[in-house]
Amino acid sequence: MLVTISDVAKATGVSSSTVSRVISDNPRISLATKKKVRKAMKDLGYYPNINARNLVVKSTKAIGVIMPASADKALQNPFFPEILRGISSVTHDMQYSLTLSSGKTEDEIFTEVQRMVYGSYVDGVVLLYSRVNDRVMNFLREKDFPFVMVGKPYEHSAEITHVDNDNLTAGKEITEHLIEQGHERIAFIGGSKDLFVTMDRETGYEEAMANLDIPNLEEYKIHTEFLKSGGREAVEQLLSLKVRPTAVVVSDDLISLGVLSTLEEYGLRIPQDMSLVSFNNVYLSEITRPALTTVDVNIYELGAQSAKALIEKTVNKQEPAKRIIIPYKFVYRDSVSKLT
Amino acid sequence: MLVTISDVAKATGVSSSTVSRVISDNPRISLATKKKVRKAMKDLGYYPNINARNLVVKSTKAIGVIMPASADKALQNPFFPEILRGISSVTHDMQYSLTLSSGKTEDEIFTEVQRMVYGSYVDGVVLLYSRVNDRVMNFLREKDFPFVMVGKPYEHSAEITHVDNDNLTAGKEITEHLIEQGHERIAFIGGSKDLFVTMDRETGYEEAMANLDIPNLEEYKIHTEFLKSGGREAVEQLLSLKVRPTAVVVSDDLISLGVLSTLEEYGLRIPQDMSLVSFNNVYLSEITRPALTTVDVNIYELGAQSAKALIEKTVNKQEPAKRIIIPYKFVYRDSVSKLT
DNA sequence: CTGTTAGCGCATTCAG
DNA sequence: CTGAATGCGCTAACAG
Repeated sequence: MLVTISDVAKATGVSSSTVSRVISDNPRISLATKKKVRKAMKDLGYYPNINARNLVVKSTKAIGVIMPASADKALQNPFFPEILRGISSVTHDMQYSLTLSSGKTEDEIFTEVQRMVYGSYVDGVVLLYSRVNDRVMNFLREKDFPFVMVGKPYEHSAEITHVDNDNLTAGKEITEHLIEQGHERIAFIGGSKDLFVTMDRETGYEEAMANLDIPNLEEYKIHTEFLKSGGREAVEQLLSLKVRPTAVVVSDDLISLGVLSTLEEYGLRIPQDMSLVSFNNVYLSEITRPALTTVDVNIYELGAQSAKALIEKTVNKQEPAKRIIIPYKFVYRDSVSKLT
Repeated sequence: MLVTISDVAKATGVSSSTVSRVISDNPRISLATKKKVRKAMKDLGYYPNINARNLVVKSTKAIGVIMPASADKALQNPFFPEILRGISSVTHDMQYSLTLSSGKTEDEIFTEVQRMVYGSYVDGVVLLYSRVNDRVMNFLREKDFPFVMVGKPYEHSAEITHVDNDNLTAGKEITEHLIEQGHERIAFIGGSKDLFVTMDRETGYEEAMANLDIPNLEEYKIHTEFLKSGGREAVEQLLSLKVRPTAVVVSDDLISLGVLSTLEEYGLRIPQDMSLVSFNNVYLSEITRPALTTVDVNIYELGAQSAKALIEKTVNKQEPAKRIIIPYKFVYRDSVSKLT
């Protein structure tokens, strides 16, 4: 049933260590025996047992992907499948396997990561989020376990390999785009305030607004859930203001979706009555009516680069920490009007 | 650095087998020693090494999820993240881990599955597709390796545990809905002809059409790629016909997306000039304008049930094959017009 | 109720 | 260039 190394050893008349060497293509084995052994492996249907191998070499050639709590909701945001595409593309090329986290709450995730690390399920993990004071990250640092983070680390950012966009500048520039179109009362809708993406994009927005000589209104900045329903709440808050904004920068396409449909429900026309710019350029953003002007952060590359960096790190623990910045670009569509 | 079972054995003054027994909560160990050992485990920071364990018990408590070729494209269809949500929810509850396939071509996938199986990476796999004469499936059957399939197996369906919708009836009924609205010239757009979902839905469509006394036109049935771009091609074919259909049933929301935008480009209005019904009820379908009338196949449950069935099967290899049918329901939105 | 022994499948010294 | 011996960390008889 199960063909082991010693089976092929017997079949070939060599020792099992020789077979092992053939597997790792050790140069000290003669071509003749290599051929002989390889033939036997094929004939017998031999495949290395990964667990036995992992046990002795203390490495798994597997990486874990940790989604934000909660994985179930996260997968509803097209951002994650897309980043998974990027990751899985390089894991596949490098012959690594990919284990997905599945915890719903922060606690569950933490436990899961502990198991992954202590149980040596994986050689490293990529963290698909970046929040302030994250237990998981602290744990990983403490244990000196290889990981890379997508996004900007809250602290020790020089010691943590991470791949990110320049979200601050992007936030600034996209807001400036709105300003150039004549908008002044511009609101910001973001996800949770302790998510670093949100903070960066918001800071960029604030910097752009600072150049305007209208006051930087606190009530124009709204934080909500990273979900379509988040967009709804945010809009309702915004519309209840005495003086409404004429434009809004939204930190995630999925939220924009909710913003859009709620605005529509309330009878506002986009972009005539309210302009909208967004982030991510998930394929959603070209489907909505109007299609969204958004910043394309190249999600796929975010994933691919993080996987690549992680694998480098797992093979060479001494690999220095680095920051990898993925360029973004603006995609102008139909959700912004020119104010005259 | 790494705490092993014998470390805690020494620390506690018992043998390693005793420690092993308290890990598995063996009833033959006294409560006193259990407590003592557990304390030591905690103090020392002991965590079981999964590879060592797997090696001896010959089980991994992990399942593999095989996406259709190509995983990279597949992840672009919201169907897959959603089914992953369902799967990961139950794997998590059952304390299983989840390994994702990442092959792009059929060959790559096949190799990957072989590794998973022979290398004992996983205890079982769930196949997220069903096509005629699939190498992967044949391999799995041959090896008698636990697997379940989402969709209907091409053959031996009684011996293969699968979870599916009644796609035939759904296809029939949704077509009948169109007919009830007065449509007669109804086209069908589906994915690849050797994908079983397509075939079932198409057969349903044909059965409904058979009751009409207009000829069952071959040129009204189009097969294309499971992508947005597939929708475009299909529409162009359809519009080139002498006598155009007034309605079309599309076997996947993502294809519908392409259909919709292409139709729009050609200046046709939906649903006035062309009605459209679709399948899956992926969240896309409520975003499009008009929102899609579609059949909700309960993707999440498709995933959850398949994972559940697979895990049952891995713990008990004798578990009989079963067919699990997930109910669908119609979601009526704005993409169908009444013909008078 | 607990300890001793053996072995899972493989990689890696150390000899030769 | 190859073989023998050892051990990775754990579980599972088999004793007692």
